[in-house]
Amino acid sequence: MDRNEIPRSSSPAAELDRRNLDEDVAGALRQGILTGDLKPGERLTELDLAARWRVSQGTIRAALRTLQFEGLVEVRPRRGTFVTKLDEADVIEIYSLRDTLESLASRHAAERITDKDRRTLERVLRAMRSAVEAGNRKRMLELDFEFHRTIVEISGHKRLMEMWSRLAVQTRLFLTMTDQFHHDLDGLLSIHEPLAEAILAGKAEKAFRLASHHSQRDGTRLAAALANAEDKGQQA
Amino acid sequence: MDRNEIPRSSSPAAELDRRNLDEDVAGALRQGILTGDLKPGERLTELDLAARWRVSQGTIRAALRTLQFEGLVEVRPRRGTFVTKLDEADVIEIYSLRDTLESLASRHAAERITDKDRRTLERVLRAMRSAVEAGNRKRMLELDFEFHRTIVEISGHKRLMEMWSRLAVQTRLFLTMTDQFHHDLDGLLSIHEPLAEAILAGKAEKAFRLASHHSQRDGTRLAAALANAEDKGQQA
DNA sequence: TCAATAGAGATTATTGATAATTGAGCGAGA
DNA sequence: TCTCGCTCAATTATCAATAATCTCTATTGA
Repeated sequence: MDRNEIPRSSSPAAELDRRNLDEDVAGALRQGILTGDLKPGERLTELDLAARWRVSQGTIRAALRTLQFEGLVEVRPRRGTFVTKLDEADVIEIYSLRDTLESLASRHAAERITDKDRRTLERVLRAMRSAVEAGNRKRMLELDFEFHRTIVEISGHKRLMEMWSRLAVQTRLFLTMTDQFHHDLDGLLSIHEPLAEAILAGKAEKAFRLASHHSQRDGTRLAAALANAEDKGQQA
Repeated sequence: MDRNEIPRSSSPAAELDRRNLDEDVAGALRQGILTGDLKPGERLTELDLAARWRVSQGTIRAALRTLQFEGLVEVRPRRGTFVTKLDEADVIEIYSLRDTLESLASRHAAERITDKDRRTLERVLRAMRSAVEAGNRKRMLELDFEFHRTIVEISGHKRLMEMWSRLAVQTRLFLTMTDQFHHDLDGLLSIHEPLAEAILAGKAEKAFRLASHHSQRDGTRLAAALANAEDKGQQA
């Protein structure tokens, strides 16, 4: 009843080491939030969490701080820490930023792509095709993230990578909130393929252009879905 | 000899309150880094800082964590915390991102600017003109930041604001490192004025276009300056 | 002379305890 | 009955102490 709420691996604090304890706790908490164990708006009491993971308050605090910067929790001084609750405006913010960052990443990626990178990108693309063929929506969702993460990685832009990652985590958060998946699998592929092609061919400006407004469509759709979910929540 | 190194206000921990202690310490440290009191590469020892500000190690730790996420210090687990040292590649990263974010901000700002915003932006622009007239480079530097911050604020995009702020702080960091100012004051004005005009007129796409590659030029110039400074550093 | 290594000193990581702050609940007075 | 202010329990903020780990130096052996 105590240990039972612990996500992830076996022992609480004993062998989670070989790197910082607070990072492990942050990882576990992140997992908890993204799987929906910890619900948006839920209060996270430091001493409770400390007891649950058999770790001190200070360690929990450091972990929460990490999640704060990732945008997964909100820390209100002397009030407490709460799991972030995203609304429609947040979703629009996130998608507009992702669009912008992914455009920049696509251009840079096209400019500096290597043969090794080409193989990686092509592998992801092949996986997407087979996911579409299999009609596997959940897998396609993962691959969508992986596709873009790959592009950002190829761009070799550290700060861009960092910012994009934060947005990706937040995207996952509201996908969890709304339980949304992609609808039109074929359409999704027909959007990703030309972009990949441009990057593979090193056509920077074309890649940039294709990546702009790439996710915007999803963003507005998902914002609507979220608004819908909020309405339902109010009714319930 | 102890208190003497304390930047900012009067008493160390006594009346710095009415909000979180670690934020105050973070502010003081940030100031120290941006004024060059704490030099890039310098090691920041937690207990030293704790003694200097008469606060505990934990408070210092929280402050350092904040600065870490701002990119002003690098935390290496179990090694220590060091003031960030930017190289040429970092400068290029920062400027390319600022360009991208500022373009997005400009478009959003043009779309949702209000009369109150217009007055604010015009006020900044007037201040820039008089700074140019007076040939005041330092003031012009500040106003350059303020100009862009204003645009980002007008855009009303919280996440964009957050990311932009981080980059602005990092920009200040290497301006401190290299002691660079703007050279061509008139040229600077002739770049900012059309952008302001487009935003004021609500011409979103034009604003977007003008903001793209706005700072790129500065970026490459400053990267070169930094490379130069590095060479000199090696020679010395 | 050089490489490996043991040990000392310094520094971070983690903890448990204490202080300060908040918000809720209760009761008195209008 | 409603509002204001007070007290108390819960929770965060801060501190001081201990444990774990790293770095540097000096010694040893080849």
